[in-house]
Amino acid sequence: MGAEVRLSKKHNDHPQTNLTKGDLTKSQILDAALYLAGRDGFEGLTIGLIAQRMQMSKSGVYAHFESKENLQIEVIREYHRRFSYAVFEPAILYPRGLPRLKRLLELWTELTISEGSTGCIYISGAFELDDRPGPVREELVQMVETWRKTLIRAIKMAIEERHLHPNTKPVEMLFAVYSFILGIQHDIRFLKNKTSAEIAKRHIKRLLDLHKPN
Amino acid sequence: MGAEVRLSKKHNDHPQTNLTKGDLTKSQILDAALYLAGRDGFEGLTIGLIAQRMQMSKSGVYAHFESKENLQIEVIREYHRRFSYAVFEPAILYPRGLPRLKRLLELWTELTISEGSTGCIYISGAFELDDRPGPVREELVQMVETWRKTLIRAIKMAIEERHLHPNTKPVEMLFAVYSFILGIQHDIRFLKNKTSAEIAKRHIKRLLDLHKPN
DNA sequence: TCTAAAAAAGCACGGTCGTTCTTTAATTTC
DNA sequence: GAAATTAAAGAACGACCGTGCTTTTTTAGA
Repeated sequence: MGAEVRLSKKHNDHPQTNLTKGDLTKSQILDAALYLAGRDGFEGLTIGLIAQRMQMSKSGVYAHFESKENLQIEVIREYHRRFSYAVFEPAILYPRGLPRLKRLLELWTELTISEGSTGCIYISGAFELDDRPGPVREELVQMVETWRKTLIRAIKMAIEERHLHPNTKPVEMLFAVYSFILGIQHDIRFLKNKTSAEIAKRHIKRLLDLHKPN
Repeated sequence: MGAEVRLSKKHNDHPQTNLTKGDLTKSQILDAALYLAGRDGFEGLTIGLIAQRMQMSKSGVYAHFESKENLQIEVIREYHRRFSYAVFEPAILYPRGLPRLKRLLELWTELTISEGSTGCIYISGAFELDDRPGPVREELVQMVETWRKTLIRAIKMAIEERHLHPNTKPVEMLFAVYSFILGIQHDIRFLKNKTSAEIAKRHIKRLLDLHKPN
């Protein structure tokens, strides 16, 4: 009794974030891994390459994960967190209905286009893991499904708010916008054709306009 | 003088096709490689796996190509040939304009959907090789660009034939239909959602209808 | 500052990779 | 059928892969 209730079990240099040295390193590893996964895919993501990029030993890197599969899964989860932070969270501040839906699509588009980034891993991962069953694939499917449900919800809200015509079919609209984003990633990253971004934006705009209520 | 002019340099069991034993084996190797490339991607395409599938030695397989890079390039060319045979050649028999354009899209869609197949390698390859410079990537880009030009030509013909509205922008229409096919491959192969095929077909139909002349 | 715990390094393993070289087997040509 | 050519196998290489185990170094708690 009389023991002070402590949220943190340890003293360290980051008491406010409750972060130990190992946690910091691990997050830096995930950072490096995320970059490599975007560039080389999940298969090209290698413990050795990460170690090289981190300037530490292979075993040092490996020690933070029980297996490579586990590392891949953690990479996916980390990307999901960042995606939420960059797309979902800012958009949710917009009013329900069309404004929020538009903002979601804008931010997603920007993320996919943006230079420094390695594109959307939801997309590159989808085409890489499509025929490779296993926990990694399952994890990615779940993240993508979560994101798709978010979009579906936003579309339905826009219908409820009478910003979109009541006979709008959310699943069909989702397919179209998702396809256009796939098109962006394809044209920009593979064909190196930057003009497609503008074309895609026009298509998305036209799609939404087409479903405006009378 | 007096020497008989010979088209074939050799006698063999396939005089009419002018095929030597090695050529046959090589084509079978490409066959196996094509399957594996569709399943595991170009990176997962391995000499050892091909040898295993062919029931021959690694060096036996390797001897048919100067390098793995070369093998990958030949795989791409072989796919291009098959794609032409399955999509382009049948469609070109249809009358210029909308009928031919529609047939091209139908056949491409079917190829992407079809079960046994491993999906469209133009697409899976695009997302795999997007950030990996080199001859393999260049080869694939060229094949894809060829296919896209074919589609652009078909769209332009449809405009000339007055099957599509004169202010139709071919590049924009190409982006949309290409995106929808990407969407099909994504949903069917990754999400295992077969209903998207019908949705995509409706979207393509609507797109074409939207550009009908007045 | 001393001690216990955590993190990282070092090293080794069995595998598979692409590739080369040499030897054997099969096919084609005469 | 013998000779010449081509195809395939075999063995070996250096490199990198994921992974386990032991030792050293760094960090955290008193």
